[in-house]
Formats: sequence, structure tokens, C-alpha cells
Amino acid sequence: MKIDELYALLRRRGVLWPSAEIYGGTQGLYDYGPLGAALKRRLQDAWAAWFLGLSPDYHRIEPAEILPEAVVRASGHLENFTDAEVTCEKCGTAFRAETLLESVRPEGVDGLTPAEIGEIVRASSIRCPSCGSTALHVPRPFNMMFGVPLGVAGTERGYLQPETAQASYLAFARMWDVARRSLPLGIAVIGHAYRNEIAPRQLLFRMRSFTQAELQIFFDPAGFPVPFDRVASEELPVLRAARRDAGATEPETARATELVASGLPEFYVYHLVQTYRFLRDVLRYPAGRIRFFEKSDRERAFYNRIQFDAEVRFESLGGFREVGAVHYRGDYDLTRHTEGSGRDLAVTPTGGAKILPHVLELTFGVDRNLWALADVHLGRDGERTVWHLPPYLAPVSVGVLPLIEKEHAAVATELAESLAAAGVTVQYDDASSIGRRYARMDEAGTPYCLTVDGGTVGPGPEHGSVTLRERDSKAQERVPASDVAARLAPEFRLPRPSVR
RNA sequence: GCGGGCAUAGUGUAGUCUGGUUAUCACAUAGGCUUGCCAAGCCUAUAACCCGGGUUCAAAUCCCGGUGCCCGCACCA
Repeated sequence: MKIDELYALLRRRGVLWPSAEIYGGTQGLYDYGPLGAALKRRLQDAWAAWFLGLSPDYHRIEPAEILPEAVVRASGHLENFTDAEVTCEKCGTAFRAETLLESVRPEGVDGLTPAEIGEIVRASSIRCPSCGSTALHVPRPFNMMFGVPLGVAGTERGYLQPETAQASYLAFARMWDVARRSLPLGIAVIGHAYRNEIAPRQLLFRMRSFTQAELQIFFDPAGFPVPFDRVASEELPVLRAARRDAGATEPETARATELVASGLPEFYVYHLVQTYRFLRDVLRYPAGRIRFFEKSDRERAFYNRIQFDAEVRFESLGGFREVGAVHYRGDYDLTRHTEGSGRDLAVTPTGGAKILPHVLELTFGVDRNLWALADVHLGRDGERTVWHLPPYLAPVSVGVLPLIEKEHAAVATELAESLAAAGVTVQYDDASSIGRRYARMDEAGTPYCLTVDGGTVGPGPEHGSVTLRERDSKAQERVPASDVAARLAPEFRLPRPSVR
């Protein structure tokens, strides 16, 4: 579906809508409705079940979302999380300083003050690429973080976290003790990040408040053992930086062992494969719509040694978009926070030497993946609109419908309540015709419907049995109502990786 | 941030150029009748000109400003 059509459908069904809608909306802010909130919760649960399932040494924490200024100063966000802009006074066009100065300063402008950038612009007599004027204005600093005053006097300054990763680095020292002083040590956080985007756009893709699910794994650079044999034969769709430099635009299939042979560490490829399996097997994105896009030396953030973006092809956005990434960040983060805090973050594992751990970061945009779940799985199926969500992700697991409201409502209500008591998310619906109710359930992604009919309440051989209707195939089957919960339970179980 | 386009019930739309009756139609929603396993039919009801200012006897319609959305540029998880 095109983006407008998909968004209209999601708004109408109450999946999501613009924040402060009655005031005309606010750029980059969205609210999730009942279906969206439920789907997002399940998506987060699925992520946690999968990635925490990789190792008993991976733990989930829930840190504060405001960072004191000293933290963002040390992390580099205060100086670097800035779009240095140069504006043309004649035509008004704005340019990113780094791009504008590429020819005279190929090493980039990181670390330079606005005044220094202005000096280079003047000295180099660069012209506006848009109109040719030399009236280029000195850049004004614009930090994308939201600053907040802390305390009544407001003398201490804090920032809404621009990424959840920092909170994990801050927690490392405490977690080292809590998790009994061994490496690897994984710290997972699902939380909000806030960025004052200049141009938020494309709905859930550029939000000013969004949700990240991140796993930071601290490990000994001398050795990060993983059960590589469990992934060795997996084939990944990758677009390597070297091939892109040679003009390639389509991903190739590479076996995990081949990626290792090409120089990538086993621990890196192992987590890349597990990320792939999460996208393909848990979120069920078709393999042909997933690719791993390697960032080249020039493209990736300076602190990353290896970076592959996990990308999904979005029909609504007309191409591949990043939904997650795997970053090998080296010791950058702990080094910065060691310097910033004055606390030595190097550790000494039992029986080993003192080391500063390296970090492997697995990061996911929760909202982006929620959009992908709509883009990939929600669509027209002939006359129907069906959201083919995996059953364990569906906001409503089972719809309970009386065939004739007057005659079957009592039994159906009772059935819905007993299922709810058994832990199944049910929705009871007795409004309008049975076909329309199935259609509504299809659109919401409800994988199963139970219909109570004459046979259910009658004295005949079908007494106590209901029609079980499956969403995708529309197939129907008679099953005893008492068996339904146990019968469907496996469908609603979150997948976990097999690691041993 | 820059440039272009757009903004009418819950959703999709007609009407805007050329100002003038009670703002069109479909679907959806709610109630009733009927039907009884895949968006059926009939009746009824609910429901909109993005916000602010200006021009005019009169503004959904023309002008200005704002806000939001889409596309391109520039960016980005």
C-alpha cells in the first residue's frame, strides 16, 4: 500500500494518529491507540524473548531517560550531536557544513566550533551550490537534544536521552557486580529516545520521540566465545561496502562462514545472523525484503569499527529503510565515560588480566519495525483487507462471535470470559453480520475467530463445540470449546533462539 | 531548514479555476426490521469546509500569515 492509504487505515482503526491532533498535530510526534499500543508491547516482548534468549548473561534493565550534562559531554553528544548548518543569505538555502566543505576539508568538521567553520567558509571563498552567491552565512549551532532544567533552581542541566545506549554504558559498572563479574555481559534496554529533528517526516521514520530496543554486549576483546556452529551455514542477504564501491546495488547471498573468512569476527557474524533470524523468523519479514547494508569507512559513525544496517524494503516508502543495526563500537564508549566520570571502568575477570571491555551493539527502532509489520503484513487479499501478523504479535489473539446475537450471546460471552481467564487476549463482537465481523477481525490482524452457533447451544452431537476460523485461509473447523485454549496456546508463544 | 504540491464528516471524495439555496456521493459507525458462517438488503440517525486574519452585500471558493501532510534537496535510528 502507498503511505497515505496505509496511514489512513491505521488512523481509522486506531493503531496510531498524530499527537495533539485537535490542535492540528505536531511534527514528529505520534500517539498509539489500542491496537498500536498492544502491537508495540508484543513487538517489544518478542524482541526481548529473542535477544535475551541468546545468553543467560544478557540482562534487561530499565534506566532513567534523562541524562545529566556531564554524561552527554563525555559521550560526545553535546559537541557532535549537532547539524552544523551554513545558510545562503541570497537564496536562503541551508547546507550541512560537512557537505559544503567536503572539497576543502575532506576530513570533516567534527570538533570544530561554529566560529572556526565560519572562518573556513570565508577563507575558501566557496559559492552557494544553489545560486552561486558567495553570501554564505556563518553556521549556527543546533543541537538535536532536548535540554531540560533539573531541580527547582534549574541550575543543573539535563538532556532527554538521544539514544538508549548511553544508559547501558552508565550501568556497566553496577551491572559488573550485579551480574557476578564475568564477560560477556549484555545489557538490554527498551526505552524512549528524544531528538529535536529539523525535518521529521515519513511518519514513524523520523520522530522526535521514539522507542529503541538496544542490546549492548560488553566483551573481552581477546575472546568472545559464541556457539558459531549454530549459525555457520546460514545464508545472509548482504550488500558489502566493497561491492557497493564497485557499483553493485543488489545484495548477494553470503554464508556466515564466508563472512568470517572475509575478515569479520565470529562473534559479529553470529549476532548478525541472530538479527536476521529475528527479522525473518519472528517478525516474518520475507527474506527477499531484508538486506544487511554494510557501511563503509566513510559512511559509518567514527566510533564504529564494523557496521551493518538491517534494512527492510517498504512498499509504502518505496525502498529499503533501516530498521536496526549491528555496531562493533570497540572501547570508545567505556573510554569516554572513564575519562568523563573519573571512574576506572576497566575490569578484571576472575583469573584474568585487567581489561577495558569492547562493545557490540544491537539496535532496533521499535516504531520503525511496527511500521514494517504494517507495511509487510497488512494488505488487500481480494475483497478483504487482512493484517497477516504472526499470531503471537497480534493485538487480539481470538475473536469470539455469536452467530445470532439473540440466541448465542450468553454462551459466547461465557466462552470469551473463560478464555480471558486462561490468559488469552479475546475480543467479543456481536455487532452486524457475521461476515462483517470476520472482516473487522481480519483487518485488525486477529488470527483466530470462534463462532458460537446453533450446534454449540443445541442438544445434538455438536453441543459444546464451536467453529474455529483461521484468518489467512478462512478455513473453518469444529472444535470443542473446552479444547480451544490448549489447542491454540503454542501459536501465541514467543519464539526463542536455539543456542545450544 | 530550502523549494514544489496539497488540506472538505471516521475513511475516500464532489464542489474551488468563474465567490451566491439546506456543501455531493460512497463506504464506515449507531439504532430498527429482515437474514443467519465470510464486508447482503431496506429504513432511520450521527457526522466535515485545518487555524487565524483580510477583501466583499456575501468566502469551502479570492488574498496574507500560521499549522500539518506528501515529494525533492539537506539530514537521520
